[in-house]
Amino acid sequence: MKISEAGIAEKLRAAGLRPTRQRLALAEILFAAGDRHVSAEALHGEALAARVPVSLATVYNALNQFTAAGLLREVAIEGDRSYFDTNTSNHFHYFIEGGEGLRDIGTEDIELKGLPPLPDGTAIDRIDVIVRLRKSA
Amino acid sequence: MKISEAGIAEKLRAAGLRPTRQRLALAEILFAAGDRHVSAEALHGEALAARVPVSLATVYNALNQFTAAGLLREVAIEGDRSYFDTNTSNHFHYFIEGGEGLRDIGTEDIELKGLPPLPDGTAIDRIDVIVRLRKSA
DNA sequence: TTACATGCAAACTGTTTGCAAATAT
DNA sequence: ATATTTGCAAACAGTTTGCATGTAA
Repeated sequence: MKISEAGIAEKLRAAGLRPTRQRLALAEILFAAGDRHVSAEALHGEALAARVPVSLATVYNALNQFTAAGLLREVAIEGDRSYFDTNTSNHFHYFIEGGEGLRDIGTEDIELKGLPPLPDGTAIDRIDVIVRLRKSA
Repeated sequence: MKISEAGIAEKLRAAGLRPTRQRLALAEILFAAGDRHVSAEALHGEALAARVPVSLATVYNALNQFTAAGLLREVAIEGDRSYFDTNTSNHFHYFIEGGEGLRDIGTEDIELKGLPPLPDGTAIDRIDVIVRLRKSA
């Protein structure tokens, strides 16, 4: 982890965010392991478990700032909870009903074609695909 | 509208919902015109405008009951507001950033293929595709 | 030293719920 | 007659914000 810390601070700086203790710790949790999908609450819990006593408000602020900076992507799954995805590249999701979370689907695997013409004066920003799964026996 | 009223009452009854004055009025607004995408707030506003003084809580209850009964489908667009779609068949959506609402994309137009194998013990419930558009130019 | 970040608690938004009065069957 | 539905207001969850304190540059 020591190894990546400098990189993380750099990442934050590049995004115009001061690498404060809290943001470093949160970024560490988020980006150290591979692709992750976290809720604010879950990240807060992990931070506390890692003995980094951030406040929930700060977690929200950090997540929003990271998202605005392009370090995270927000995934709209259900009305109530927000999920943030550390994988900001083009990709889709499996979502298993029942709070088991999200699983990535690489875009190389999937093909989406035959979109009708876009409404006038618009361009595609991005495409969200959520394949909702239910447990089958 | 008189013409469809009987059908609407029947629709509600078939769903196991008593055709009360409020539910009839809301169903009328929802299903009289073609496919619609409404938020609870918007539907409430329309009901009031139509001189049907339902409470917002009743609108929420009705929307949830209609959804549970398969008369509506909920569309997750953003974390904050919920949208309900009167088109319950398989189809996807254009979403224009900036509150301009939703537009349907028929599934006959679009093709999605190459899904990787599903996680064990799961089956596809449904697939949500949201093509997010931004205003260009 | 100065602008930005943090923590807390209070504010806010969208949604749900408890309960008494009203209504459909 | 009886179980369901309504309306209101209060409760609620998740998220945001204001302000005094702390901290990075």
